[in-house]
Amino acid sequence: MAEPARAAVTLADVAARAGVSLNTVSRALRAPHTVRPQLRRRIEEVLDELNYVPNRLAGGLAGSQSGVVGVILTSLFFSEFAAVVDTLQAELADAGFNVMLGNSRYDPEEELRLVRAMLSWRPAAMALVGIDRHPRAADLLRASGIPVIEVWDAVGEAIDSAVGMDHSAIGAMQTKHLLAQGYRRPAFIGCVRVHDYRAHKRLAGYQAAAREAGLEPIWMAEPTGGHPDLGERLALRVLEACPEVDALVCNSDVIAMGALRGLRGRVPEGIGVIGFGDNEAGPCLNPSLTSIHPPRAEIGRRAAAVIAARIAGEPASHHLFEAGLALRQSTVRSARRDSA
Amino acid sequence: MAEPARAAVTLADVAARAGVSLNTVSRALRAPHTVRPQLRRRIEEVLDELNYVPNRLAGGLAGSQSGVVGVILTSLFFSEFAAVVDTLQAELADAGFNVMLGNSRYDPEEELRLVRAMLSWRPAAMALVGIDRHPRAADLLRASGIPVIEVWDAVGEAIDSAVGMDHSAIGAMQTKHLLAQGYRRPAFIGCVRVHDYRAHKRLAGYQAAAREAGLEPIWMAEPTGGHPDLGERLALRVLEACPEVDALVCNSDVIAMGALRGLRGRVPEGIGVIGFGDNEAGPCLNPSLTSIHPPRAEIGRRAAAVIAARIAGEPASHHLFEAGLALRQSTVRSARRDSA
DNA sequence: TTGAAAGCGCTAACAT
DNA sequence: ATGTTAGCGCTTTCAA
Repeated sequence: MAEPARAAVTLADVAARAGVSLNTVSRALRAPHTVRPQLRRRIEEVLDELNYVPNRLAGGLAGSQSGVVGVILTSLFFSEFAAVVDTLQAELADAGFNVMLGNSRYDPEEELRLVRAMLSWRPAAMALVGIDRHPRAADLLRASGIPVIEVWDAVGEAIDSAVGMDHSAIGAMQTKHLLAQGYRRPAFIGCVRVHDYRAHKRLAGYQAAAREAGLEPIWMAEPTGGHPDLGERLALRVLEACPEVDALVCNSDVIAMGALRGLRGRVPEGIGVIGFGDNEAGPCLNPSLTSIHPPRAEIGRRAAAVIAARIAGEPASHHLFEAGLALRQSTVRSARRDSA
Repeated sequence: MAEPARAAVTLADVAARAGVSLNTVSRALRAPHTVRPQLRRRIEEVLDELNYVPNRLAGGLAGSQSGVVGVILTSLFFSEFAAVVDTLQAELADAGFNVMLGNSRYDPEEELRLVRAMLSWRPAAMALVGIDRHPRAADLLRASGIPVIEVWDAVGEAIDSAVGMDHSAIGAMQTKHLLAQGYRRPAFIGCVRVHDYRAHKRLAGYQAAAREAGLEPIWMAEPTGGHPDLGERLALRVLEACPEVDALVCNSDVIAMGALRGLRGRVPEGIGVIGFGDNEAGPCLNPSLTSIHPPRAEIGRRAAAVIAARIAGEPASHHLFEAGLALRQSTVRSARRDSA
């Protein structure tokens, strides 16, 4: 310990000092109107004077009301769904919940560990990114009996409730946009991690859309390194390997940025590029980057609402959000780029 | 509740089923070597069969060992220090701690609320972004007796330990770099929130460096809206108001991106632009963006190490990290931009 | 090596 | 409106 760890002030201390019973103090805290105003004031004085900080371990244990919501992500920051979690956390905080955060780093085993760890805090609910997971983790979550909200991807077998998008539709949407813009041979590039099921679905969406258009899918993906450098490398490699390719479906804006850099001067006239995520840098690139815009704040807000509803006893629900197209220069052939 | 909320399995249930006493099970869990192997195996079977999930509320209450580390940020995602928190959280998780996360949104009152909320979970330690805070929050933290690690900004009066950078030195570094590159009249632009003390320090660093160079500081800042659009607007406004300005110290890369967009064709020959944060998009902009590179992973790692050390009883410590210069095209006059 | 008993600090009946 | 009494599920002595 840092300090001699002065014993924390307890309700009993406050009660003694205020000359009332322990649970009068407790009620003054949780249901102020049930305590005579004068007494309440006195108690509040002592509370303040003694710098009382409640012990929620004790409170939660006694009251079976932990007030924690566990949130498990597959990657923490710089990730596609960061802003979802931002909104989610803000809304939950406003509703009086504390968020306990975990990062599985796209590892199902780690996810299982995290689920165990979080459940041991007896959370009021759990939110997890993605809908495909370790069966053992799913079992544990189901068995816990608490509301489980799966976020970001809403297509699959939800444990309880889901709020998200159809990622395969997104891959198809990217592809179809390129074709509609007059490009003939789109290829898919990106970092597709083994357990990034959303990325797999977007790739599958690309493949389906390509086949539907009578094209043999062409894709080049690596399981690690979602940085612009990878985008640049993959873009150049795929074009070298398949010179007929004239458009790139990128699994993320970061990948697309790198592609744009590697293909400088050839986009959008020669080659079309579309990303996913609508990164804030997109409009500042040259050419600016066409992307898929996920309604992050809406998803986060809805997820928080569903969590609140489920905790309040309402039934499980499913919410599918549409992603939008952020149309910019990188997929518009006629568009003159800004003279840079 | 979602389900009839089947009562959770307790240690007593496991003990009964295994035909041993409650606390033998407890020891089998926490100190396996103190239980006869055969018995242990039997207990582990039952543990598994019953799908036992420990109750850390009870464990923490009884053992005064909560295993939680509270982390308070001033903004959650898309923020300069996101990767710091990423590393911090990963390292703490490896050390067996659960991270409870809060976001003060640059509001000291909210921060105070969060500090209270987190302390009520009796965390083993607290980490907070920044070193300047609500005096009442500082008092509470000090009074809690637990290790308190302040992260990202290491200049100021730390409550306990600090791991971060000198943000005023960063502002000066940005300014001096521009002057060294031959620009004569740098101005500062950016989003500077009322309670973003790091931003204020960087601005002060700019001002000091300008004065030191015999220049009257010129700056234009707004308290909200850290997006490229603001950067573009401020860049154009400051150049209109002060035509002698030939370089921009930007408070963030996102602001700088917008400036680059607004000033297309004039950077770097006419105007130099430097950002802060070394955003991954920087190298993909045209011209690519010179920035200040904060050693995020190192800071996060060190912060985690200090937390562990403090919990283990080692004394408080202070760690100042140097930021690096990520030199790119936007501040190199002679550099030919890529023909775009 | 195992078991029994006493709390941890609080909430939730129930009495008063 | 306030006080009393039992626990919540676990860890931690202490005894056996």
